[in-house]
Amino acid sequence: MTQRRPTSFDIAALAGVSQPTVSRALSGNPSVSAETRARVLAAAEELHYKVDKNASGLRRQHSRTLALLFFEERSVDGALINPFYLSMLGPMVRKCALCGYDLLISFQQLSSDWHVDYEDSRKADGIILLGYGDYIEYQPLLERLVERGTHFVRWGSAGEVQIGATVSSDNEQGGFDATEHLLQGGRRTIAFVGTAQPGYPEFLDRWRGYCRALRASGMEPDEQLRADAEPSEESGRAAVAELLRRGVAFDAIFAASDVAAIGAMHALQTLGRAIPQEVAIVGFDDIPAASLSSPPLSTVTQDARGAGEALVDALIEAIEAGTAKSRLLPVRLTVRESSKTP
Amino acid sequence: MTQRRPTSFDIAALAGVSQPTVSRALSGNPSVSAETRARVLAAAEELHYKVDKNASGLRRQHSRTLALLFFEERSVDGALINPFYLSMLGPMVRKCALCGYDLLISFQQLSSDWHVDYEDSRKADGIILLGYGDYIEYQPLLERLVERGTHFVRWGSAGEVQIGATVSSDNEQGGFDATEHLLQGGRRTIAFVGTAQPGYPEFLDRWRGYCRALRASGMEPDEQLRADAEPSEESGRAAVAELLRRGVAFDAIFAASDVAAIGAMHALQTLGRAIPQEVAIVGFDDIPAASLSSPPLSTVTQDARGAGEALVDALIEAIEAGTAKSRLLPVRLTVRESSKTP
DNA sequence: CGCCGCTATACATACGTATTCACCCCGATT
DNA sequence: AATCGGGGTGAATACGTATGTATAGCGGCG
Repeated sequence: MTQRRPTSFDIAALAGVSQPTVSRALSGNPSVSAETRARVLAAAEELHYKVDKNASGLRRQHSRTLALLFFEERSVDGALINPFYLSMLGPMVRKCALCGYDLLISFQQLSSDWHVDYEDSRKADGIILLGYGDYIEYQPLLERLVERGTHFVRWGSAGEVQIGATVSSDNEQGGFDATEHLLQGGRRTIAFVGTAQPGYPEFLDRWRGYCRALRASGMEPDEQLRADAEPSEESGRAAVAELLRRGVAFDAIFAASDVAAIGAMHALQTLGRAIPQEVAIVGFDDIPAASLSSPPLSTVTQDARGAGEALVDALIEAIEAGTAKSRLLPVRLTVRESSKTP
Repeated sequence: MTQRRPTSFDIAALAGVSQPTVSRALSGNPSVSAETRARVLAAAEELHYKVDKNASGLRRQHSRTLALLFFEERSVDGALINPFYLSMLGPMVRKCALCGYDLLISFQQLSSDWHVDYEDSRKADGIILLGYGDYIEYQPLLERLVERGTHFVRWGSAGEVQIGATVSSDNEQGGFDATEHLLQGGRRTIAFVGTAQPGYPEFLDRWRGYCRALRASGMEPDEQLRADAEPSEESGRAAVAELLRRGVAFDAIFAASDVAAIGAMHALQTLGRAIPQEVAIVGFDDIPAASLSSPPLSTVTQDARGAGEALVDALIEAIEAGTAKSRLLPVRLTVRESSKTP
């Protein structure tokens, strides 16, 4: 067990070449002859040799590692990372591996300038920023990142802060599609559950799509039909209660988040309103619970795989090309029972 | 932007000391006087200096990084990482940060001996293995890990394979608690939904706890009341169908996983069986959807935070002390509507 | 026949840190 | 008074790799 780990010199000795040749052979340098390369590869295989990433990184001045940073100030105990981020995790890791990068993971919470540590200390070549919504309060942080030349990409609505490359779902189109689907099902008074306030920029885009769909059908959005709700079950319930309190009639709900939609659904069911017969519901996100609810929830599905891969792509582009463009990902309407036409 | 990153020599020059002194001051070496240390710290702060982890790791021969490895051969597209693992993620990251380690994340899928790369290439000092269930097929892999002196810890039932330190929930006790709760609610014919076959060792422990609770009440488990089900909604539905086909009467179900429990619930509701009046249900895992189902699902809650921290603790212990003991974590019964006494 | 150009390899070195050893200064001991 | 000891610091070095530069072999051309 005390046996020393093999180095490129050991491989060189075994293959009968010099250390630099080993390095070149393993990194695919074309100036190494095929025969020599084969000998080196065989020797490396035999000794279970793996390039020491510390030494390699030191020499090359980069780590071929990406850092993933969650901003989640809302969830103190941390159990509640946005499930959509979690579903991007797998695709991100795979994409990284495919591109020859590793993925380091972290939270913005412990120390206030934790985020810069990764690139400053060369642990990572760039950072993926994942935060639910409001980047406005983080703007100074982003500026510091730019100032230091740190490569980064972020997820979310590009609308608010124009700094760095952004990857996001086409929330506006999703809102449009969901609303149009309800309209095509014959619904005429469609409530919007979800705040249009800053802090949730995605929600604002979804609201805009909702408005556009209404207008495309010759209707005007009615402020009375909009009930504020954060992405939580209770908030969805409360929004329904608020709508009822106002006394406005509605035959459909478009909720800007699935959890609020499920809360709204529960509130309606408690009151004996049939779903989808009396009220049709469409959510947004397609969380796992959406297909498990009864009735199963229609929703706007975000492309988690595409999102994860796009983030990694964009960051690698930023690192290797120096700059990256933002990306807008298409969403897909998933129709289930909760919005079926009566 | 082209400015070179500061090195310990720059700090040394600014603080009027030598480079070794900078290194000592920053690593808390007591042989540096308090006054010198303060000067060095101030200089480091001023230049935004951060220790280069590549160089540091190269010199010290370790990386202070832990690798997290998911084994998920079942989910080909990867969107479906066990949600419980995902909920451990936050706590693990935080615990790592607290202990001065970083966390690297990966999947076992791409290349068959990917796993060993991390320690072989010094990217990580140890590995956390996360796989749903069956380690038997991975036994050769674990042996290779031991053989090479790689430090690792794994999550799951320690029962099957006795190799390396294991962290797991007390599944047997959870099964006991859930069953006892149903018995105390006056239920007498309690079905078990979830396979007791190898491949899901956790399920086997939950089954054992179920049996122990029955026997403690003077009853004997009835094989007719056990329906195989994997952790999936369809599988839960199918299990109920199977029970009905057999014609056995039951007034409660203990499901070894929440998703199967929700599937069973849906199947019963479709048939018009009232929950919990006619059939009480308890699941296992406490996934987010459990509290969102209607009625909300009673379940056995696993301690995600404790689990994540225990895994990190155990691995660091293995790395720094050379060996680590296994840990068994308590579970907690969470009673919701689905198992209320009529 | 000598020189040129090309290919394949070896030699030398730098990356930034942590550590071993030597050193110096100063107060205390013999 | 000379030496000893220890706290604090500096000089030198090694970690393992990647790369710029030099060198050996070798065929072709004038």
